[in-house]
Amino acid sequence: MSMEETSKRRPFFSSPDDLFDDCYYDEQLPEKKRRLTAEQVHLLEKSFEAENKLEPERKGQLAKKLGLQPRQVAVWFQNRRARWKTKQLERDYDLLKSSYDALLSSYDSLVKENQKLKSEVVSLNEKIEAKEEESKEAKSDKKTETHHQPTEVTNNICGIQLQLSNNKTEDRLSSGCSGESAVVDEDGPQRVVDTGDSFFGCMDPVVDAAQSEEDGGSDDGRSYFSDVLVVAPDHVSNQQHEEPLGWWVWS
DNA sequence: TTGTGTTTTATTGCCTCC
DNA sequence: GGAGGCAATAAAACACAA
Repeated sequence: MSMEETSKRRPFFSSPDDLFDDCYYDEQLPEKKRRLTAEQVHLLEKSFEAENKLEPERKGQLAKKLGLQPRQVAVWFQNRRARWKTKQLERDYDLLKSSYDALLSSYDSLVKENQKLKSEVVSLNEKIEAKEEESKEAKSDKKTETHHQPTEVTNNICGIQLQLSNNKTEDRLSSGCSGESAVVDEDGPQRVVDTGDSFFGCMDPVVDAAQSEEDGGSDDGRSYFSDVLVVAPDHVSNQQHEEPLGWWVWS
């Protein structure tokens, strides 16, 4: 090892023995900061590893052993604790960061899953709307047909209504309230007109309501649609709010 | 060689504990 | 009130690229 290398490694203390030489400090301008030797640092590190706090007794022993002022040993421990704390903070940060990254990754996959489910809901709602449209058209056709040639069912319903109001149930029910009936001939067409556009306009409101309840599970899809809307996104829920106008009123 | 960033040693001021 | 710890900071020593 050359002198240059030695001076590079230990610029201030040439050997441990020099540490105890008072002349050394005089020659080396003691007012200047001096770096500790590798041996000194090694011993201090070992001591720090064993216990990072320094009791007065140990401080004195170490100082004597290393040829340093007790104050220097105390300062070294103080600075060493500060460095350890910084490193510990870095370790904690890394740990926290990796934990955060894992959580973020998990969150991202949840967001993607959520988006996928949302698009599925949109797709299903579109299908429902299409079905609803079909159903509407089918009813429209049925209505047109009823206008021109009232079905037997229509006549029966209207007939029952009239029978109830006139207390003449027996003969009417058995005869079936056919298109030949004088009652139907007189009132049937009028009722259809009087009720405006409603196909069930001549029905009792109570029956109507009950019918609506039962129709909940019918194949026109209304009940299903309502059920879906309960959990549907906002833009679909708005449809629910507006839907009845388009559904129940013949346009 | 020099400028610049980093590391190490040391000081200061404040706080807590006994 | 003195001792010791800590945070902030200064300053010297060191490393290194240009």
